[in-house]
Parts: sequence; C-alpha cells; structure tokens
Amino acid sequence: MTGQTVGEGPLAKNKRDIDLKVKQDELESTAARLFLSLGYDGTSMSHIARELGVAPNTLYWYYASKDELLVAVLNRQMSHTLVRLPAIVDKPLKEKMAWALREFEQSRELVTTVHARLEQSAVIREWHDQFHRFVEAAVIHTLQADGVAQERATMLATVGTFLVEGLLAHPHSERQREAILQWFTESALPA
Amino acid sequence: MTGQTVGEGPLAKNKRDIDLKVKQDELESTAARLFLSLGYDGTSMSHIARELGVAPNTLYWYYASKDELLVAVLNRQMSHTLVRLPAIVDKPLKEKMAWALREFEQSRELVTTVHARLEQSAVIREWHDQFHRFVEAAVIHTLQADGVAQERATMLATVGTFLVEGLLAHPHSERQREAILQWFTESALPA
DNA sequence: GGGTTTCTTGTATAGCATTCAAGAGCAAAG
DNA sequence: CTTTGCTCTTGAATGCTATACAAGAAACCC
Repeated sequence: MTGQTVGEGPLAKNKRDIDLKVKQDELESTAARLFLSLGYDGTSMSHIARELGVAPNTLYWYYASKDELLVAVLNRQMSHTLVRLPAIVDKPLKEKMAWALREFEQSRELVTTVHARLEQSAVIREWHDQFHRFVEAAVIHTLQADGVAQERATMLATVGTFLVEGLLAHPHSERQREAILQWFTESALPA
Repeated sequence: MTGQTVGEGPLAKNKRDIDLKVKQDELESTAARLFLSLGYDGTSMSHIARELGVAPNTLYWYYASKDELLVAVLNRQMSHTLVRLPAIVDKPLKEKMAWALREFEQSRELVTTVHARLEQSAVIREWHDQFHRFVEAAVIHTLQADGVAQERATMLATVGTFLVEGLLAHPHSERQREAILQWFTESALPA
C-alpha cells in the first residue's frame, strides 16, 4: 500500500518490469519497421503479431488500440531524433531545417498518417498537438535568438513548419528544397 | 460501331444517358455530404448506399472502387469551385490565396484524405498530381504577371501551395492567417 | 416475339480492429 | 507444499469493412 523504498529486497518484481520494457521495445521496433515500409493502414495488427510470433490480440495487452501503438512508435522515433538534436542546436536556421527534413523523411509515411487520423483519434490528436507545441517553441526560440521580434517569430515558426510538412508530403528535387529553404531563411531573418 | 452524329434519331439512348448522369449526380452529392461530415474512413460504402436506398454493391456498378468514387467527388467539388474562379482572377495575390483557403476549407477533410491515400491508391495519386500541376501553373502565371521571374515564380508557387495546405490542415486564428498571407505576399512580390 | 444492354441485387469472401473469457506460468503468502 | 494472485497469452467470437460474382429485372433494339 504505502510507497516504500526498495532496498536489497525482492528483485523479482524488478525482473518482470525489465522483461516488460524489453518486450515493448521489440514490439515497437517491429511495428515501426512495418509502419514505415507498408504504411499504417497497410500494416494490420495481425501482421505485426505474426512477425513477432504471437497471437494478434496479445498486442492489446500492451496497447489499448492500434492508435496507441502508433503513439508509442512516434515517441520512439522522436526520442531517437532527440539524441541527434544537440549536434545542430548552434547551426544556422537553414541547416536546422534541412536537418529536420532529413530526420523526418524516414518517417514520412507517419507524418501523413498522423494528420489523417487527427479527426478520428483523440490520442493521436493529443500527441500531435503536443509535438507541434514543442517544435514551434523550439523554432520561435531560434528565431528570437537571431533577433526576430516575438510576434513575428511566432508567425514565421508556423510558416517554417508548414514548409517542412509540405516538403515531406510532396516529392521534390534537391534543388527545389535548397531554393525554398534559402528563400525562406533569407526572407525571415533580418539582414 | 462507327461514330455517327445523332440527328433527330432515337432519343431513347439519350434518355438513358441522362438518367445515368442524374443518378451519378445524386450519388456523388450524397457521397460528398457524408465524406465531408464523417470523413472518408468514417463513411462506409454501405452507409452511402443505405442513404440512397440501394444495395451496397450497386455503387460498384458506377465506380470501380471507393477511391474512384472519391475522385468523382473531388472533381465535383473542383467544378463547383471553378465556377467561382472568374470572380477573383484579377484580384491581387493575397486575396486569391484567401479565396482559395475559404473555398477548400469546406473540403478540409478531403485534402488530408487525399494526401493520406497517395501512397496506396494510384487513381488518387493521379488526381492529386494533376490537381497540383493545375494549381501551380495558375499560381506561377499570376506571379509572373506581377513581374516575378519564372524560376523564382516556380519556387514561390510551391511555397504558396504548402502554406495553403498547412493552413487547411492546422486550426488557426483569423489573425494568424492574415499575418502569414501578408508576410508571404509582401516577401514574394517585388516592391 | 427474341436478344442485347443497362442496371440492381443476394450472397459470399477475406480481411480488419477489437473484445471476452479462459488459461498458463510464475511469485509471494500461508 | 499448497493456495492465492498477478502477469501475460491465447482461442474464439463479433461486427465491421471493401469488394467479387453470378443471377436477375427492366428497358432497349430488331
């Protein structure tokens, strides 16, 4: 009942918890691989389960729904990206955007899926909103550091986000991408 | 066999054709209404059929698949929009973009759906690509008329499209929209 | 009338996300 | 050692989906 500090006590419970994390990780990495290659709709829960060698409904012990599994996968991808974030924090805006594009390009499939499921799934909507708040805050911070006034920075952060999303959703050449990022950053930042 | 000009001849065949068009129109308007209110995934073929008082598989005589029905609905919305297009052709860029936003806002659901189904449906992909070519050509034309060089106009057309799509996909205030359009048009157009 | 074309339907299939109740395996408690 | 309880897995079922196929009805042509 009462929370008590576990000293040298029973490790058994711990071992169980570790197993849970391990299984979850295996599950999410399999789901991620299939979601990214076959798409969310193209990947059935049964397919994931088959790949793992378990019964389809076993997945529902770990995640309440397919959407919650997707959220877990999204967080997984995000945490992998966050590891590489420090490497570019002091690069200029344009390079930051190019980096974000390369990062999310691998999850291109999922970006569209999230947007498509916004209306139908509350849990996805929640994740999406939180994600956007995080990204926009980061971009605003960067812009302000470059001397952009707060109100203007807020607007430009939204624009930058839309551009990244557009580039992710639509195929384009390296030249197009370069031209867009170049134009945006030089139009956005003070001379 | 040989194509022959129908004079005063048999109207029967004509009558059939008219009936077909009428039924198609009724079908597509019902589908449009449901798609827009419940979403594409949220609207089953059975639901549409029930609304029309026919058997579910009847729809498959008119359209080969649900995606092809969606394409028909998209063309329907487009043609309704095209009717109102002449009214704004000589307005400035900013007003054109605001108009496009208002037009597509009613089909917001469908914009996301089209993007989500790009990978899975060839017929949707085809429609989408054609639509984008059309829109971008129109925007490029406008920009060039405002004195923007061709290469730059091409890039800006893509940016403008991404901004419109972003504004459609994400909820925002009237002030935000105004600020983004204002900034974009004044950054894009030569002083 | 017969034959052909256009449209509608009953019936069926394979797949989907998800639920539920029953179990297996193991840890701790008596 | 046995009983209790927790964690995890499963078989089986439900109601839904898009769609296929073949049989029928109705309108047309000759």
